[in-house]
Amino acid sequence: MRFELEAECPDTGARAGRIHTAHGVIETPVFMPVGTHASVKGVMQRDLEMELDAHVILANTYHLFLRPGHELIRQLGGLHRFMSWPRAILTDSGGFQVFSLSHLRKISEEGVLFRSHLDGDSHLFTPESTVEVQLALGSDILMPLDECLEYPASHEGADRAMRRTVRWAVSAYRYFERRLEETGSAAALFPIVQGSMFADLRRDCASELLQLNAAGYAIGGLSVGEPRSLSLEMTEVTTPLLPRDRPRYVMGVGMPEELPEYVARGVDMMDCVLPSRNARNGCLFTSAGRVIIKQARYKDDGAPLDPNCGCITCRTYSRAYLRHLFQAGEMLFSTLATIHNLKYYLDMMRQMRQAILLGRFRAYLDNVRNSAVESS
RNA sequence: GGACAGGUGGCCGAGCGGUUAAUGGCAGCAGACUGUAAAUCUGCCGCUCCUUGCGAGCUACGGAGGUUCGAAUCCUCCCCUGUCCA
Repeated sequence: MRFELEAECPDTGARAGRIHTAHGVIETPVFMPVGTHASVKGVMQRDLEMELDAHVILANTYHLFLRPGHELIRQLGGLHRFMSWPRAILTDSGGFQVFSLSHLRKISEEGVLFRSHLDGDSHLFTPESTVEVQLALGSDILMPLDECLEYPASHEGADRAMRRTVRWAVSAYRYFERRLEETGSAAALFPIVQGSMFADLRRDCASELLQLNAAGYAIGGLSVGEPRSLSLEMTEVTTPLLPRDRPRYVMGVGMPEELPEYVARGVDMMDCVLPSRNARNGCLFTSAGRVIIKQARYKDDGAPLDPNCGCITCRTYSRAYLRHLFQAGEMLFSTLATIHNLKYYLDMMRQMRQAILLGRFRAYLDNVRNSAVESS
């Protein structure tokens, strides 16, 4: 994997670049749709590629390990082949499940003992085993097992968790490098900066992880219930410490209006469940703000969801029809809504990338900030 | 004509003497969702009023009477619906 930095905004931290992977080029800044179970819910790979032009999607180690099993996927030629997705895949390690399934796991120095949410079976995830699972999947960008802490956390607790995350990252990275030599794979592993909402811990963590000289770095442990301003603050503290010539990935963010803020702070990659999950729940993001499609006001609204959007949903269907599909519980709604929301996110990222390349990101940022103030 | 069964808030459907303006579900209305245990979850959902409070008043379980301190719940008559028999 190779990162090519194409342009930097002179006034903000924003950058444009290209990540070269074995499964194509990822133009950054990039938003990565989440496809936990080897599927972006409701959207066919064909549409992900042709309609949305997503360059990279996420999948999840914990979930695919449990079902259908990484050995099965390995045997069937890897995840790309298994799910018929020719472009890049980033796999999360299961670190987020340490947070989201906290009642089903026990952490030790060795790793995380999960009790499967499917059948109750116990499975120990170690730094090495999670790398091995991700290699079996054939992921392009792997994430090391980390401890994603809940909010709020004490400084002491956050420090302890962060130190452990660093030790795990070192173990994972060593194992990863050894296996790369054996397999000749072109994959990358991005260590994850933790430290909860404490700037000093974030800094300590970053400086520890820099010693690994990894191909890219992630900022994790955000979007766990903290105020949004804190997530941005922690990002702002961390990105300047990360190598300029490597991609930076903030995990699990964010709301549409926050994406430019992360980019302005030097973030190249983001992923979030919001556009897809909210779509299924009837919350659509548009250039005029949120549309809660089930509201009675859209009952006889013959206009497109977002007149400024070129997605197939907006080109083809009315708000009234979308509302009807939602109310009727039709599965087509999820597909149309998810395509729209993802298109909205991806278009926004493409606009930012263009703005950066053209040296106009500052103006872009001022513009979105102003319209956010107006609409609030 | 006869025998059963039944009529409950927009709909379905519990309740069968008293914390019942009435369990549930659906529909309706509104909100949430951030490295996905989510096509999920939460709130409101008879009317009116205000000092918006586990507030006050009113109207409600087919209709009319009755029994009772108290009735959606028990009794009588009537109306209506379904099934079966003639």
